[in-house]
Amino acid sequence: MPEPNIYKEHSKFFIAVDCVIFGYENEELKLLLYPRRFEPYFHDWSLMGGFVQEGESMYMAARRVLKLTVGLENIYLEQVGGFSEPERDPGGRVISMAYYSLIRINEHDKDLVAEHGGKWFSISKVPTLVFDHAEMVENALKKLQHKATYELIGKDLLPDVFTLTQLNNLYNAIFQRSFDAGNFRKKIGSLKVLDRLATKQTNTSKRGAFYFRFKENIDHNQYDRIVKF
Amino acid sequence: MPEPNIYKEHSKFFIAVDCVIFGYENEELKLLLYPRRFEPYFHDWSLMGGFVQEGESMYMAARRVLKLTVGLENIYLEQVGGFSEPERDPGGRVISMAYYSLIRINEHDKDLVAEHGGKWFSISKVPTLVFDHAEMVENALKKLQHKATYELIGKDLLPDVFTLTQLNNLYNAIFQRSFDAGNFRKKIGSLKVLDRLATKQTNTSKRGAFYFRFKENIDHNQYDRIVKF
DNA sequence: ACTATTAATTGTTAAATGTACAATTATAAA
DNA sequence: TTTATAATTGTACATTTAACAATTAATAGT
Repeated sequence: MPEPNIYKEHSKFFIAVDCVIFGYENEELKLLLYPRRFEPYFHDWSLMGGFVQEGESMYMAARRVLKLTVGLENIYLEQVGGFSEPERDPGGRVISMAYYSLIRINEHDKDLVAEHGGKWFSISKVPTLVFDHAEMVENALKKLQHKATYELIGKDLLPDVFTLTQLNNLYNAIFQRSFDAGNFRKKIGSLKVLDRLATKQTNTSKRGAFYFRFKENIDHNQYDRIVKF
Repeated sequence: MPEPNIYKEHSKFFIAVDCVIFGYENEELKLLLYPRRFEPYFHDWSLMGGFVQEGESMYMAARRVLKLTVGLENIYLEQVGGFSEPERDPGGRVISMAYYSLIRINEHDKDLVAEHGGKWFSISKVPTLVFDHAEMVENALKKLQHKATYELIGKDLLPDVFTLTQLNNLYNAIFQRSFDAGNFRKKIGSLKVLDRLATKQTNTSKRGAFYFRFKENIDHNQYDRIVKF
C-alpha cells in the first residue's frame, strides 16, 4: 500500500540562482559583480542573482537573470553547485544554485549593467563578496579550468575570429600561468578544430598573425587533454 | 536606499535530496536502489531520497537519509547536481539535489536495507528509474570516474587492507575497461600513497599477493593523473 | 631600398610518460 | 619434485611534454 500525501507535510524554501559571469578583456579573465541592492550587506559586492519562480527551472531562472543583467540570451551557462547552509543568508533561509556563464564583454549591454552599478573585476582582484559568493566564484573558476582542460574553449569568450596568440593569452588568463607559445600552438593545431583564415591581424606585430575561427559542427566530444592540469 | 522586503514575495519549493549510493563487490561497481514507496511510480526503482527540513542543509539532509537507509555515518558524500525541471516529478513541484556516496557493502546495515526493499544492482545492469534518476546516476558515475582519475580512490570502497589486484579490479569496474596489471601497479607505486604490509592474501593465488593500506595523513592534494580519461 | 626590429611561427632535443607484452617469481597443490 | 598460475618485474617502443633555439614575415625607421 503506498503511503499517501507525503509531500505536503514538508517545509518549503526560497530558491535563488546566483550567476558567476565571466568575460575576457585586455588579456585578463574578468568577473561581473554588482553592489547588493538590499539589506543585509546593502552595497557590498555580490554576484547577480534572482529567485526561482513558479513553473521555472533553475536553469531558466539563471537565463532570465542573465537576460535582465547583461542583455544576452543563448550564452554558455553551466551549473556550479548548490549552497544551502541554513545561515548562509542572514536575511532569510534561501537555498541558492550557482551558475557560471561565459560572455563576450564587448557584446553585452553596458548601459544595462551600468544601471545596476555592475562592475567588471579582474579574476585576480576580486573584492570581498557577500555570503558564500566567494566560494561560488572559486568553484566556478575550477569548473571553467576543467572545461578548458578537456575541450578547446574560446568560442564564448573571444570574438568570432582571433589569433592563436589571443587564444594562448586566454588560456594564460584562465589558468593564471604562462603556456609556451610554440607548444601551445602545436597542441591547438593537432586538435583540428580551428580553421585558419587568409586574413591577418596586423596591429600587434609587424609580421601579423593569422586569424582563426572555430569550425562549424565539430563534434564537441572530449578531445585528449589540451593542457596539463 | 535599499529595497525592502524582497524575500517574502517569492515562491517557495519543496527541496529533496536523492542519494546515488555506490558500493563494490565481486569485482563490480554496484548501486543501491529502492522500490518507490508512494504514488506516482509506486514500486518502481528509485534512488533513496528525502526532503530537506527546516534548519538543515542539503548535505545534512543527505547524511540523514544515508544514516536512515544504510545505517552509516561519516561516509564519503559529494554533491552531483541540482534537478529542477518543473515537471520532473508528476506528484508535485520538487527541486532535488543529487549526491553520491561511497560505502563498503559489507559494513552497511543489510537488515535496514532489506526493511525498505533495497537491492544492489551492478552498474552495468541498472533498471529503468523514476523521474530523472537515471541522469543523476549517470552524472554521479562521471563524477566518480573523474575523482578516480585524479586521486587514488579505494579507501571508501575497499576494506582497510587490499591487494593491488583488488584495486586494479576496482578501477576496471569504475571505468568499465581493463587496465593492464603491470602498468597499473607501477603507476600506483609511483604515487607513494600506499604502504605494503608484510602479510599476503593467499586464497586467490598460490604465490599470494601482498596486502596494501592507505598511508595515514597523506596530503590528499591532487596527484598527477592516475588513469588516462 | 636597405636594415633593424619583433611578434609569429616552426624546429630541435631530451626527458617523462604511456602502452603492450614478455619474462620471471613465489607458492600451493598434485 | 613437479606443475600450475596469479603476482610481479622487466623490456622495448611510441607518444607526449617541456624547454628553448632558430627562422620568418612583415613594418618602421633611416
